[in-house]
Amino acid sequence: MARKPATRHSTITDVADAAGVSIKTVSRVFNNEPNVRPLTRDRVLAAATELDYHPNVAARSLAGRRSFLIGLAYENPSPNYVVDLQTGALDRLHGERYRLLVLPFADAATASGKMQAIARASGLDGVVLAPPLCDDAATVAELEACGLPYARIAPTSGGSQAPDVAMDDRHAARAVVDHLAALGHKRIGIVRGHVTHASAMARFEGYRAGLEAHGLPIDADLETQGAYTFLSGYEAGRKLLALKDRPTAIFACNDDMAAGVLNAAYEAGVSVPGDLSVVGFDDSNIASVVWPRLTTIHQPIRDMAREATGALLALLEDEEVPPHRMLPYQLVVRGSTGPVREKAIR
Amino acid sequence: MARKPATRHSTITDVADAAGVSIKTVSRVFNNEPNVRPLTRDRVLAAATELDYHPNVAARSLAGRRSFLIGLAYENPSPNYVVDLQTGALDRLHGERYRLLVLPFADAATASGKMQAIARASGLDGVVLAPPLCDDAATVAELEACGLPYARIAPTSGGSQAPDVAMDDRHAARAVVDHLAALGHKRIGIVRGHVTHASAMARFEGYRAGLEAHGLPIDADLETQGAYTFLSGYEAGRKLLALKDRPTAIFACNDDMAAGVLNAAYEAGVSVPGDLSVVGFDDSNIASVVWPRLTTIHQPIRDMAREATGALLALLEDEEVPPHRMLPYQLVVRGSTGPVREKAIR
DNA sequence: GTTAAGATTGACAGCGGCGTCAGCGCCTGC
DNA sequence: GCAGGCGCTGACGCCGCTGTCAATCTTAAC
Repeated sequence: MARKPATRHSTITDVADAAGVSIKTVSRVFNNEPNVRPLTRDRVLAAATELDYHPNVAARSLAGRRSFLIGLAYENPSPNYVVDLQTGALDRLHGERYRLLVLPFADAATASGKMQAIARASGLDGVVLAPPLCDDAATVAELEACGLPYARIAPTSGGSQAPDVAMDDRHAARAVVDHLAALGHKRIGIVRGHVTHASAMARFEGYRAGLEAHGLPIDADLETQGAYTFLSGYEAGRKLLALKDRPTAIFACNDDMAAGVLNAAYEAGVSVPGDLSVVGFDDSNIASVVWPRLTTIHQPIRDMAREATGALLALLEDEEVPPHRMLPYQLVVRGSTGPVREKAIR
Repeated sequence: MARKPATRHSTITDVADAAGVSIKTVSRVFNNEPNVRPLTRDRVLAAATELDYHPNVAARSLAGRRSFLIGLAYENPSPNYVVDLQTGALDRLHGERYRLLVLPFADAATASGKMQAIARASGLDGVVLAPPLCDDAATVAELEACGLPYARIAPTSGGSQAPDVAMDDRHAARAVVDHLAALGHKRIGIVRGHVTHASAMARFEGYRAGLEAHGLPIDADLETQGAYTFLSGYEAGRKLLALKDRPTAIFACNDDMAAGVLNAAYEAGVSVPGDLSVVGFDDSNIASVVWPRLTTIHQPIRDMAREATGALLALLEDEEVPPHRMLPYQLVVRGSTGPVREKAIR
C-alpha cells in the first residue's frame, strides 16, 4: 500500500477524553445537534482545536449512510461552459461538507443507464444535471427510479418535480431581435442551435416572436440550422451570405457559431459590423477573443450552477426547496453589431 | 435527512452467505488478492452478480484507510487548459476504483497552506499538481511535510523526487523559431509569458536559442512581456507593431496572447499573414476560432495529465514509477504564418 | 508413505463515527 | 412536597469492510 503519513490523526475518542465527555457529545457538537449545553460545547470545541481534530469522512459516511459527495453531470463539450458550471457548483459547496465529483459524458446515450452505476460506485448523495443532459428522458427516469436526489440546470422538458434553475432563453432571443431592430435591421438571419438542445427551440421561438413583434416578415431562407459548433456556424454563415438578398444581421444561437459566421464574413469580404451585424449567445470567452468582439447574451451559467447546487443541498438536508427558479440574463453589446447601413457598399 | 432509496443494497455478508464462503474470501476476490482458488472465485463472482453486489466505498475507505479519491489541483484560469487536464486525468481513472476531485485555486498563495487541510477534509489519497501550481515551493513543501503522495505535470522547478510528466517547452519554442526562419523571417518578436510560470522562461530560452542558431540578432526591442492573457497580448502586439523597424513575425507564448496580437494587427491595419506572421502556443480551441487560425504548438496537456495521474496511481499502489517522463509536442501550422514579404506594402 | 512448505480459508477485532435508548438532574404545575 | 416533562448526557451496538493470524488443506520432495 501507499506510504502513510507518520502522524496518526486524532479521533473522536481522543477529543471526548480530552474534553471529559462521551464521544456522542462530541458527535453532537460536530453535527450541530441540539441539546448540548454551551459550556460543554465550548469544552469540546477547545479540545478539538487543541488536538487538531477533523472528523473522519469515511467513518461519517459509513455510519451516517451518506457520502457528502455530489456529482455534476454534463455532456457539454464547451470548456468555457463546463468550467463555469464547475465554478458555480464549487462556489456553493465552499464551506460545506459536501465535495464535488465531475461527471463528464460524451453524450446522453453514454450517460443513460450508467448514472445509477456511477452513483453507487462513487456513493453519490445526489447529482446536478446540466443541459442538455438534464433533458434526457432516460437519464432523468433512471435517477427517479433509483431514488437519487437531483437538481437540474436550465431544463426545458418538464415532467420532473426535481428542483431546477433556468434562464429565459425565449425572452433573451427576443431581446436580441429587439436590439437589432432598434439598430434598423429588417433582414435578420438566424443560425439555429442543435435540435437535441431544447434551449435551441426556445431561442428560435424568441427570434420569431421578436420578428413578429416588430412587424418583420418571416423568411425561411434566413433560417439556417447549425449544431452549436464553430464549423456549423461557418457553413451557415456562408449560406446566408450567399443569398441574393442577404441579411444585414445574423443571430447565431451560440458564440462558437457566431465566431464561425464572423469567419464566413471575412472570407466573403463582408465587413462587420459595417455590412453585417452578428450576435452570439452565451458570452463565453470566445465572444471577447474574436474580432470584433461579439454582442451576445450573457448566460448566468455560473449562477445557475450555484443555485442548482444549493437546491440539491437543500433537498439533501430535507429543507424547503423552491421547485423552479428563473435567473436574469443580460444582453452584452460589443463591437459586432451596429446600425444598418442604408446603402450597402459593394 | 435525505430520502433514501427503498432498496437495501446487498453487503459482503450476503454474498458470502450466498457463495458459502467467509466474508474475507469475498473481500479477497474483490481486491484481487492472491490465493483464492479459481473455483471459489467463480462462486463468489456468481453470487455477487446474482445479488447485484457492489462494495461499499465508505466501508472500504474506513477499514482500508484510503479513500480512493485523488485531487487535481490547478490555478490555471484557462478553461480549455483546465478541461484538457481534467479529461486526461479522468481518462486514466476510467475503470479504476479511484475517483477525481477537482481543486481549483485562484492562485498559488490561496493554495498554500490549505492543501493539507483540504486533503484531510476530503480524505484524499494523493494529488496531481498542474502548472504553475506544481512549481510553487510552499505547496510542494506542504505536501512533502504531510506525506501526501503527489505527481506533477510539466514542472520546471526541481528539488522534488515526486514523479512528473512534462514536455520540452524550450525545444518547442525553438521549433517555432525554426519554422519562422524557414519562412524567411529575420525580425521575430516575442510576447513572453507571465514570469510566475516557469514554462515562460523555458520558452523564452528556446526562442533565443533559435535566433542564435539561425544567426539572427537578439534585439531587446522585440522582446515584450505579457501575462498569458488576451489583453496583455493585445498590448504587447501594439507595442511591437509601433516599432519603427517592426517585426515580420511575432511569437506569443500562448494562444490567448496570440489572439491579442491578432487584434492589435487588425487595428493597425496590418494583414496576417501577409505583413505579419503570428504564432501561438498551446493549441487551445482559441487557436481554431480566430481568423486566421493560429499556427501554434500543440501541448499534450491531456496526455500529460493522463500520465501524471497514472504515475500517482502507481505511487499509491507501491509500484515502480519512472521519476520523469517527457512527452512529445507538435507544431501545428495553420493560416497565421506565411513567407516573409520581401517588400512590405504600406 | 511421511513431512515440510505452500496454498487456501475463516474467525475475529477493529476502522471512527452515528442512532437508539436509557439515565439523571432540574423545572413546572398542582 | 410530588409527579411528569424536558434538557442534557453517555453506553453501546452497529455501519460494511480490511488486516491479522491461526487453522486446514494441498502438493511435492524425501
